[in-house]
Amino acid sequence: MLDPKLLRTELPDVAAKLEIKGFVLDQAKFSELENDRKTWQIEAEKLQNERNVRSKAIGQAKAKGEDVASLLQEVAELGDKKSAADARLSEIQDLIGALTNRIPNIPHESVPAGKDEEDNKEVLTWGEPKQFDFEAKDHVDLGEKDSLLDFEAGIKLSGSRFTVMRGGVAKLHRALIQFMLDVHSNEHGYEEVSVPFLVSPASLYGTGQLPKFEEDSFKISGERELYLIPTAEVPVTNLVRDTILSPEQVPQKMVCHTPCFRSEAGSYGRDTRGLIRQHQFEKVELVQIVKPEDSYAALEELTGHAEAILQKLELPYRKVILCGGDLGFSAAKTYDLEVWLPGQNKYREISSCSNCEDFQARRLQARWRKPGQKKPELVHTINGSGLAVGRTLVAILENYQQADGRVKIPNLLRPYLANEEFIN
RNA sequence: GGAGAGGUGGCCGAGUGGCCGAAGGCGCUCCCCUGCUAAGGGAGUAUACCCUGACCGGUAUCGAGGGUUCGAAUCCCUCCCUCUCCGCCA
Repeated sequence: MLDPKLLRTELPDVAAKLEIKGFVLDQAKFSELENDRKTWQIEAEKLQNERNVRSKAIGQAKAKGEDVASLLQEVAELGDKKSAADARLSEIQDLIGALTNRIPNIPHESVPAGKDEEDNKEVLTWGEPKQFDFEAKDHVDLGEKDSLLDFEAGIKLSGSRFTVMRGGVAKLHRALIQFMLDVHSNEHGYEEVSVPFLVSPASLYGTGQLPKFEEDSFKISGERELYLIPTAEVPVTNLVRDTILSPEQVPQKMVCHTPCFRSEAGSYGRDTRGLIRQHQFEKVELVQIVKPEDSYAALEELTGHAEAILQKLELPYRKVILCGGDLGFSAAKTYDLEVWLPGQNKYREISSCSNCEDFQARRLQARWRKPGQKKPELVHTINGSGLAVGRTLVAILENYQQADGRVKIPNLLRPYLANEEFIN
């Protein structure tokens, strides 16, 4: 959520900045609602005050044993006017709420203009896309051997976009999770946390998935209203919901492995082959809760931590800064890391690292006590994948494939896999 | 599944119709005292919105939403959540 004060006082400026994101803010409608809100709020509060004054007088008169009949009559006359004003006011407030809840975050000034993926700006590339002296297969073909990637079984059990992994690939998948968690917690200073995979609507609202993106998530049936998490960002960032942190509790750096569930509504036909786009995938997520003045440094740091995994696994990648049009709802600035996939002969997203500034914090009511300042201040929240495990697995299969169809295990992963040299 | 208890400010915890935005304690901030890794005294200390140049002032908020009433933290209804005991189960 944006600062309501900012919306009221600098509406044209806010609207201009949101345009970079491809969001059209109906300024006329907003101002009109705001004006209405103001008049009706003043009216409603005035009437309420009149009633309060009289009610108090009744109490005092009764205490003294005086007659209260005339006062009672005065109050009765206020009734209709007041309930009409109240009704109008809450109607307007609902309309304003419905509008502001769906306004995305304002892009940071360093975010390039642009419409979609095509306009994202490359920041750097690392490593060289591998050249093979044979025809490179994609992970689907590589995984077919011994049904290490069993797409048929996934479909049988659950339908499209679900996959079963077996044997060496299942082990590699597990090894990757542990490797990532170890690097981030041991070398990068993150606290490892384990969280629920089902969350309340309040949690999804806090990080911005609700109310605008209801159709993207899986809601479970049952007496309780719960959703499967689309990313660990939701439960982990919500850890600071409704809390005021003391200065020594900031920054917080947390790493968390969870499965992620996405309905992928609206992406029918995209990436239908292979592991790239699944309804269920696993991810190791990095989250930082920081002081506002530190958040852009934290974004660079966190992105570097995600890059470190790719570098340790010796996977070629590039780093892009998302243009306004490609930026997510809650993000002010996002770096995507894209790993090289020989099977597709292109770079594919494997991590997305965002600074949400105080946008999520305002919805979460997550604040900290800034020394020397009376009011608690909203924190800034940073999150990023470190990394998407399924896609990392794809990258390893495709980048480490041999002419004979076998797949080498990256050096640093071998200790996790009984020091084997190849996946089998 | 059965039976109970409860949700109040940064935290703990009083408060069964008006004098309650809310006692008291803890914590925190400032001041005084004390010459020491301690204690004592005093003052202050919720959030949002409206009004004002500012001060003052106003409105709302005691889990959420409705209701009763001139007036609700307090009474009634519905919902949400937490806890305890029993049963069942990993």
